[in-house]
Amino acid sequence: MVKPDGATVADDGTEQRILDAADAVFVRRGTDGARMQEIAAEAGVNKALLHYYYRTKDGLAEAVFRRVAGTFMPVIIETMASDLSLEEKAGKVVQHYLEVFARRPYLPGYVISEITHHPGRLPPLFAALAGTQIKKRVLTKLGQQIDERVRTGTLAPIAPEQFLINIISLCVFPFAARPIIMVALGLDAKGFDRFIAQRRETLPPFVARALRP
Amino acid sequence: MVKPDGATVADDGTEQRILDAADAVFVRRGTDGARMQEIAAEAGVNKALLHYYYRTKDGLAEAVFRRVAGTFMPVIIETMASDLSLEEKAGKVVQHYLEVFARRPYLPGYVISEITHHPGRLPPLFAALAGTQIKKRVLTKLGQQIDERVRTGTLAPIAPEQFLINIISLCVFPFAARPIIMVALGLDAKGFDRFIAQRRETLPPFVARALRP
DNA sequence: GTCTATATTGTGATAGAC
DNA sequence: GTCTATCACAATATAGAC
Repeated sequence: MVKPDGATVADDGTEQRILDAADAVFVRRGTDGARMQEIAAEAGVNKALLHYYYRTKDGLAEAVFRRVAGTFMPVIIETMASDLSLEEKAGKVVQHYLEVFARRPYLPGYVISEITHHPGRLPPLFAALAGTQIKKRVLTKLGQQIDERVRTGTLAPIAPEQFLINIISLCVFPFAARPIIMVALGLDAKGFDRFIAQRRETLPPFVARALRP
Repeated sequence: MVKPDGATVADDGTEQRILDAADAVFVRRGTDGARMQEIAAEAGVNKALLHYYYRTKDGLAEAVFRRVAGTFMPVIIETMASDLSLEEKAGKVVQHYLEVFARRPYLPGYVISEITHHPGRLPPLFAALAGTQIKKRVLTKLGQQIDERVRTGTLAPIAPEQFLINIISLCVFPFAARPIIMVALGLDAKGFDRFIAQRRETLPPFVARALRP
């Protein structure tokens, strides 16, 4: 397309298509295992174009990581800092994460791989996400709720950090370990989906029981 | 050293030193991010010697993965198939895994990265581990214990697979997510250790409460 | 903006001396 | 068994035409 002043503009979102392709390839191969050639092929463009838009492989990798992290970090923060009850928070996180990861089961494995082998990506991510006061917002809120409930005798005492990580662990880990779980339990893809569907039902009451005094 | 018949033998365990070095490098860089040169340097030998003992990078990577997996797979299998009570099993797994991973916190991240990006390593591992009947041994035993306890009204019903994965999730995930947890909660290495120490105390009762009817 | 062609470096792997 | 030297190719990145 040619604008009135003569400048050219991409008809379709080439930059976007490249990012989507990079997302797919980085997630399934890992950042270090991914090849720029494979990303170019998946996007239907030439290798050189990847560098035109993102300069380096690392730049592309960072763009992908930020976008991926942005799809699930805010949800847990907002949910945990909300006014919902502890049980409702657990239920909401379970429902949301199991739904999201059921569509993209390799996402947790990719994220863990990335933070383990490229931890340098984390500080800029958290800086861009909202400063480090998220921590205080979430833990303070959870701490208040816990204190109140313990005082009224409706909750077994638990540190806010432990509550938070317990919920996330129960939701995320099964996907991160999906390949080994499938082999160990003899499941195919459909069988794993059933395992997750069952989890959606059993996890909220499991947590609720653990919270009782 | 020269044996009576004239043949030479390594004084020290060179092959072992290489495997230890490969372990360290693969775990911190990931299999694809690791470089043979770095492994050689860490072992204090030449690159060529790596190929002499393990032929290819992939061969070395597989040897490392098998050894690593062998350090924690058997424990969970034997514990879960034992005659301990469900609560005792949870307690034993918590104690063992938190102890092992406290020493090598990057191990879970490495294993998840490896199974996500190189799932082909799993079938041979399980074949060498004891056939696939481990699955039956563990799940059958757990199923019997659960049925018995539900019948006597001392346990909230739960599928054996869910029980198993819940315990493992709560123990392993915090280490796999260690880098992000440290940034999110503002912890240094010492602070993370305290977080894990607290976990050692709070996890067994957390699980025990969740199991109550 | 998008392509082809190429520069340049990195990296797994082997040959061969000792 | 261990080393030095080197091969062969893969992979990121850039130059320059269109």
